[in-house]
Amino acid sequence: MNNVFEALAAVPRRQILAYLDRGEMTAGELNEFFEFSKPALSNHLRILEEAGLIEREKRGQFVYFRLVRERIANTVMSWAAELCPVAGPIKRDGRKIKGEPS
Amino acid sequence: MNNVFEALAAVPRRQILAYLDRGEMTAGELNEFFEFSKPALSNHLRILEEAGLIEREKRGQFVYFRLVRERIANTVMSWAAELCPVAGPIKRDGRKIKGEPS
DNA sequence: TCATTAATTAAGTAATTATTTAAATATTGA
DNA sequence: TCAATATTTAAATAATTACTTAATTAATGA
Repeated sequence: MNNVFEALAAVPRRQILAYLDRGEMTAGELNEFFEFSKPALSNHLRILEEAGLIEREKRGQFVYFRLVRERIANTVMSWAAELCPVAGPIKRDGRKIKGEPS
Repeated sequence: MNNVFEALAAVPRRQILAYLDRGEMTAGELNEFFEFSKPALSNHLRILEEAGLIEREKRGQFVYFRLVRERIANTVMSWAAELCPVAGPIKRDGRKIKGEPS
């Protein structure tokens, strides 16, 4: 719970989740979206994985990452649901949807 | 959006939100729940306020704080909803509900 | 007016987090 | 086997965040 919110606190990590929302991707593919180094990305991925938000699978030379959607539901969603009036449609805060990637 | 997730990344700040879920409270009342100093609390409150998650109202000598629930709905909930399958009841992750306070 | 209480600001420091380059590990295919 | 590619680990440092005590601002009421 705590490391989930810590993991989500960084913009690049929420961007990673948004990219993985499109489907699984290797570290190398993800890396092309970012300016920072591969080790920096590797560290972000580790933090997301330890939070249970993504999982990795090694296939040959590559490591594929993908979202663990239920984890978001079982932590963030249910946390927010406690404090939010459940009634009424959720209005979006601004135009952007799930994060930064176009 | 970004400062919302940053605000939520710290345990004491989520605890503050959980306390304020019971109703508005002064800084002094909130302070009794925590070990750290008043200035530390004051800083957490500022971060939560700047994220739009709480609001303050000065009444006389006291400053009252309260939740801004829609803010959670419009940021955290809607962010999570993008990545979560909306179908099915949300299962809770563990026993605790909205945070740490008993 | 002045002492008291509530809360914030300021200044300094400790602790944590993010990032880099260089080196290491693992897999592939020639 | 060996060179090339993918990724992670290690070590060092930069940047950020959290916390403390002391000082300040603001409101109350004797």
